[in-house]
Amino acid sequence: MPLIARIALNRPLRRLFDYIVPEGVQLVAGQRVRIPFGRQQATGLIVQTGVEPPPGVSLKPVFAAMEDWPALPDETVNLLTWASDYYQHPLGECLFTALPPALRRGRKAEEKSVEWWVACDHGEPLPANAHRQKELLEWLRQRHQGAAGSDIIKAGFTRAQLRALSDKQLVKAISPPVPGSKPEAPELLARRPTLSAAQAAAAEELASPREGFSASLLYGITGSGKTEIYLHYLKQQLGHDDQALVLVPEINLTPQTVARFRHYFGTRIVVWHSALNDSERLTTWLKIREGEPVILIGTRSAVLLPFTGLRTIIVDEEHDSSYKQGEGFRYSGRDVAVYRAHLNRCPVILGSATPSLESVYNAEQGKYRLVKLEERAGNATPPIISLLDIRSRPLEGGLSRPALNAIEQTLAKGEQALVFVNRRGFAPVMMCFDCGYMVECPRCDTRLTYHRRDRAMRCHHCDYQTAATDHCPKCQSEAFKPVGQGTERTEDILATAFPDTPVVRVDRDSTQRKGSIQSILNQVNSGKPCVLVGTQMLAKGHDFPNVTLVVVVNADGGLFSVDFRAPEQLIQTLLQVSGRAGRGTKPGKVLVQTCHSDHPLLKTLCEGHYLDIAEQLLSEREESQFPPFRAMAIFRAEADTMEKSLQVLDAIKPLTNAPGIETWGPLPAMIARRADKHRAQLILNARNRKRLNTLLTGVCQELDQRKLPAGVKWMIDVDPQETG
DNA sequence: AGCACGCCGACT
DNA sequence: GTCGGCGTGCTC
Repeated sequence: MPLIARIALNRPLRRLFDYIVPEGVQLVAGQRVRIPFGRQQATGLIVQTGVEPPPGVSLKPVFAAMEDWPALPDETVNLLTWASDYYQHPLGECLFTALPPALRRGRKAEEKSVEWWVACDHGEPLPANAHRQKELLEWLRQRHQGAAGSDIIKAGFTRAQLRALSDKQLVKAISPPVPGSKPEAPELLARRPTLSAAQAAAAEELASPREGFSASLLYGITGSGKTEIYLHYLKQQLGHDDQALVLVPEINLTPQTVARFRHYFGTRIVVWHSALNDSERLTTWLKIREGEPVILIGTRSAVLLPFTGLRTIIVDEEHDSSYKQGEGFRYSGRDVAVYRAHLNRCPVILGSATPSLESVYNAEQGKYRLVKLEERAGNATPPIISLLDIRSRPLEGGLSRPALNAIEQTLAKGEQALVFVNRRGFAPVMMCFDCGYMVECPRCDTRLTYHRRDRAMRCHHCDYQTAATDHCPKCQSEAFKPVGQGTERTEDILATAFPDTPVVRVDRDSTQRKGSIQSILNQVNSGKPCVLVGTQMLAKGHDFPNVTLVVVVNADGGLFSVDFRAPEQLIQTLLQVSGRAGRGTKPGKVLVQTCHSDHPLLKTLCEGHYLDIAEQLLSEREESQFPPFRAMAIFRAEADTMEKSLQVLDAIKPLTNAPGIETWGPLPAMIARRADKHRAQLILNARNRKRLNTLLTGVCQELDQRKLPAGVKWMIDVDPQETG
C-alpha cells in the first residue's frame, strides 16, 4: 500500500489533490514538492500525508521534494488553514501567500550566490586614462572585506570597469564572507527609550509574553508616544532568541520609522513591504524561516510569514482600513495577527488613537485588555477642535474667510498651518457650465478627476486617463471648468493669499518622486512658517512640531454615506489629522468646515474624547444590527453585463436562507461598472459567526458543483471593509 | 489559473 | 479546403 500525500496548489481551486509518495521519499506537511499536474508540472505544498486514497482515481507520483525541510512550519500551515476556512478562500492560494514570489514560482529555496570582489595586492599596472577603474580599485581597497558585485554597481561603477580590473588581476572574485550575526554593540543593546510617567504606567499594564496569549488594546491619543511604548516593551519583554512582528500600515513604513527602531535594536530590525524586490524578499523570508531572532516591521502580508519563534505581535494603527486586503485572499492583517498570537500563546498589542469599533467592543467584552494613554508626550496638550459652519459663506478654493484669517494669524505668529482636503466625495471634476456635462470614465461609472499639473483627466478606479480639453466635449461650450475641491486648487488659492509663504502640497502626485517626501519633511521641520496642503497622507504618523493650526476643508463627505463604516472612518480621519496640531510646546487649534455644524457626530467630535464617540457609534451599530454585533459577509459578482452578475447572486440567495441569517440584495455595487465589469453584491448578516461560516462553506461547495453562466466571477468577502 | 479539446468564420 | 477564435471542462 503506497503512502498517499494530499497536496495544495497555487490555483483558485477549492480542492486538494492526492499523489503517491515515492518509495524512500520522506514528506511532511508544509513541504514543497514538484508534481505532475494535468500535462504540466507544478509546485505543490504538502497538506497531509498518509491519507486514504480516493476511490476510482489513478494517482500520479510526486516527482520530488524541493527541499528536505518544510517550507512552511506546522504553525504557519495551521494559521493559513484557519484563515482559508474563515475567509472562505482556497487553501492552496492561502498557503502560497506565505511563500516569497521566487519560491511560489518553483525556484530553489536558497539565495543566489553573491559574487564577492576583493582587491588584490599586485597586478598589471593601470593605463593612465583609466580613472574610473582606479577609483573603483581604491574604493574596493577601502573596504578590506571586499564588496558584493551588486553593491559595486550601486556605488556607481560599471560591470565593464570591474571586468577590466579583473582581467588585469587587480581584483578577484572570492566566496562571500559568512554574514554571521555579529553581536550588537553593548551600548546599543543598553539603549532604552525614556518614558514619561504616563507612558511607563501604560507599558506596565501590558501583559508579558510569559503570561501566554493576551490581547491588549493600547488606546493612546495622537502624540502620546505609542512607539516609545512598543520599543520599551520589546526591550523589556523580548528574549534574545525570540522573534517579534510589528505590523504597520503601508503608508507609515517610512525610513524614519525604521531608523527609530534600528536605533534601539540595530540589525535585529528587518522590514517587509511591497517595495522589496524578489531577492530581498527571499533573503528576509529565509531569515524568518530559519528562526533568526529578528524584529520584523512589515505591512499586512508580513503576518503570514513562516515565523518559528514568534513571541510578540504589535499592530500599530490597528483601525487602519489598509489592513484588510481588498481582493483575492481578503484577509485582515489585524485579525489574523490576533489569531496568530492565540496559536503561539503570545501577546498581541493593538495600538491606535482611534481604535476600530470592533476592538473597542472586544475591550468592553473583556476579550482585550484596555490600556489607556491619554496624555501627550512632552508638554503638548490636545488640540481644541471647533466647527466652522460654511453654509452661505463664500469660499475660495474651498476655504472660508474665517479659515483664511486663522491661517494668516498662525503664519504671523511664525507658526505653521495644515490644510486637510478630505477627498472622499470631493474630487475636482471637469464640468460644462452650459450643458452640465461632467466628463465620465468610458470604462467605469465614475467621473474623471482633473489633474492640472499635467492637464490630464484620470479615473481613480481604473488606469484610464486622457488629456484635458478646453471645450465641453458634448456641446463645445467654452464654459468648461474644474469644480470641487482638489488639493491643487486649494494650493493655488493659498499661494495667492499668502505670496510670501511657502505652500507645500502633500499627496500621491507630489510625493511620487523618490526623496520628495523627505525634502517636504525637511522644509516643515525647519520650523519656518509655511502652509501644508494635502489629503489622507497628512493624517498619518508624521510629527510636525511647529504646526499649530489644522483646517479641515470639508468634513461632510462621510456624514450621510450609505456605507455603515463611513461615520467611524470620518471621525478617525478627523481626529488623526487634528492630532497633527500642537505636537510641540505650542497649543494646537483645529477648524472643521462643515455645512452641518449641528450634526450630533460632529458636536461630539469637538468634545474630543474618542472612546465616548466610539460608544455612541457602537450603540448606533447595535441598533441597526451591524458589526461588531453581527457577523457580515458579502457575495460579490462581476460580469460583462449587470444582468449576469445579478442572476448569479439571485441563484445564490436561496442557498443563504437559514435561521439567524438575513440576506440583503442582490444590488448593483455603488460603482456599478468598474474597468468594464458590472458588479453586484449580496450582503449576509448573521447573528452567529460560526453558523455563518458553516453556511458559507456549504454554499461554496454547492456553487463549485453547479454550472453557472459563463463569464461571471463570484467571490466572498468576510468582514467586508466596504459595503459599497 | 493554465491548458487542451472542440466547433464555427476569414484566409494562403 | 485550413488557421484560429475563445467557450467548456479537467487537473490526483
